[in-house]
Amino acid sequence: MKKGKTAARGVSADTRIAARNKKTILEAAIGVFTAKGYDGASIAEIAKRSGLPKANVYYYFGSKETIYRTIIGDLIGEWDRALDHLDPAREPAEAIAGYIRAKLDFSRRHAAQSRMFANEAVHGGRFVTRKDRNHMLAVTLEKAKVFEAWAAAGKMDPVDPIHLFILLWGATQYYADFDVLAKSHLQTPRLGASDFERAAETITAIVLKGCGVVLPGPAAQRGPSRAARLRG
Amino acid sequence: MKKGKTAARGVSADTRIAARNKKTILEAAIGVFTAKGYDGASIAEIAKRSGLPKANVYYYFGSKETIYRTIIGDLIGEWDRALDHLDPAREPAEAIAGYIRAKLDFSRRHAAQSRMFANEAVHGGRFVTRKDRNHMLAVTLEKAKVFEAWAAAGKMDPVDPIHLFILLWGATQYYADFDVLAKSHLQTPRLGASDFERAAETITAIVLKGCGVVLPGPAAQRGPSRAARLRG
DNA sequence: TGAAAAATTGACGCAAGCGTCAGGTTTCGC
DNA sequence: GCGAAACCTGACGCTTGCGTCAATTTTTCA
Repeated sequence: MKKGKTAARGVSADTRIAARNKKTILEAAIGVFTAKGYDGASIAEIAKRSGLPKANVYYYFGSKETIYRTIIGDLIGEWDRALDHLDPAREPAEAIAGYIRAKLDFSRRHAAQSRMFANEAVHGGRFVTRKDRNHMLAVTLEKAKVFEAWAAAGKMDPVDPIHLFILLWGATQYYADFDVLAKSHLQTPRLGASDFERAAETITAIVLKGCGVVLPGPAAQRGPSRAARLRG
Repeated sequence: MKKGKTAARGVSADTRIAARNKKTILEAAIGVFTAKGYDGASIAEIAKRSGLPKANVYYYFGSKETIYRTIIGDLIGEWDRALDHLDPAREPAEAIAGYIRAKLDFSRRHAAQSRMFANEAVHGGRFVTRKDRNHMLAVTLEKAKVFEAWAAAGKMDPVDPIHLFILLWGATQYYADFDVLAKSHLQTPRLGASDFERAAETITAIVLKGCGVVLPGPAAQRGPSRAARLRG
C-alpha cells in the first residue's frame, strides 16, 4: 500500500543490525498485540517496549499492518509441526497422543502468538491472506484423510474427521487462548507443566477411547475400546 | 468513574424510551465490539449503527467501558442456562448430551456475544468483574462435583472434571468464536443447522464413549452411539 | 580512508476518538 | 394546560495515534 522511500527493504537480505532490530520489534509487537488487539495496539507502545524510537520502527516496517501480518504469517507455518504427528504410517493411538501433546506444548510455549491468532480469528481473519487460508484448509483436509484411512483400516471408529479436528483444536487451544479462565477454573495463579500434563492425559484418554482407537501390537492393555462395555 | 450530571441513571427504572434506546445501543455495540474489539470500537460507530447521535449514546451510557461491561455482565448469566442440563439427578448420558446441544445452540444463536466474550478472555478479562469471575468459578466447581458423583456411582469413568469441562467448552465454543475457521474447514459459506447438528453428534459420541458413560435403562443400547458416518 | 549505504531520531501534519456542555425539544404527572 | 423531568443534539476541547520527513550519525567496504 504505502511505499515511502524508507519502507522496509523487502526481500534483500537483512544486515545483522536489521535482523536484530526486526526481531526485537516483532517480539515487542507480539506482546502489545496480544494484550490490546490489532486496533488497540499503538506503534508508540511497540516502540517503547522495544526500546527504539517510533520512527525507527517505521524504518523497518512500513506500517502497523505489516508488522501484524508478519507475525501471523510466521505463526501459521508453525502449526504444521504439530500436525506432522498425524502420519498415516503410524498407529493412531500414538499419533493422536503425540499430536495432542505437541499441540498443548506449542500452546504453552507460544501462548502469546496463540492468543494473537485467536484474536485474529475471532475478528474474522481480516489479516489472514488468501494463501495462508488455503494452506490451512489443505493441511486440514490432508490430515482428515488420515483419520479416514485409519477408520477404513479398522483402527478406529469412523468419526467425522473435521469435527474431530475441531474438538482437538478447541480443547488444546483453550489453555493458551483462555489462559485467564483456565487459571481460574483450576484455581492456580499460573498454569504449570503439571497442569498441561494433566490436560494432555485427560484429552488423550477421552479422545482415544471415544474414537474407539485400537491399541497396537502385543500390548496387553486394550480396554473396552471397541466393545462398548454396556451392561447386557 | 466519571459521573457527569447526565450520566446514566443507574438503578432507577427506565422509561419506555430509555429502555428502547438502551436496547438499540447495546445491540449496535455488540456488533461493533465483536468486529473490532474493545479498543478498536468507537462510540461514533456505535452511534451511527444505532441511528443516534453520539451525544445521545453518552446520555444513556457514561462511557465506552460502561457499555462493554453491561454486555459482558448480561452474557455471563446466560451461560448458566446450558449448565442446568448437568443435573446430578439425571442420567449422565442424556445430561451431557443435553448440555452439549444447549451449549452449541447458544453459541449459534448468540455468536456475536460469544465472540465478544472470547475476545475479552483472550485479552485477560480486563472487564470481567470480581463478582462475575467468582460466579463462573463457583458454577464450574459445582458442576465438577456432578461429574464426580456420577463417577462415584459407577455411571462413568473418573475423568478429571475440570479438564473435561474445558474440553466441552472449547469444542462447543469453536463454532461461534472461530466461525471463520470452521466455515473454511467445513467448506461452507455459512454454518447451518446441519453443521451444528453434526457437530453435536460427533462431540457427544466421542465424549460419552470416551468417558465410559453407561447408557441407562432397559432401552437397547445402540452400540457406538449413532456412529457418525463419513461425509460423502 | 573516504564515500555510499544503512541506521537513527526529534519534530510535525493530520485524522480520529473520547467525553463534555449548553441549550433546545418532547414527554409526563397532576 | 403547565411545570418539571426526561430526552436530544451540534459543536467543541483535548488527547492519542498513524505515518512522514529532513537532517544527522554510524556502518560498510572498496
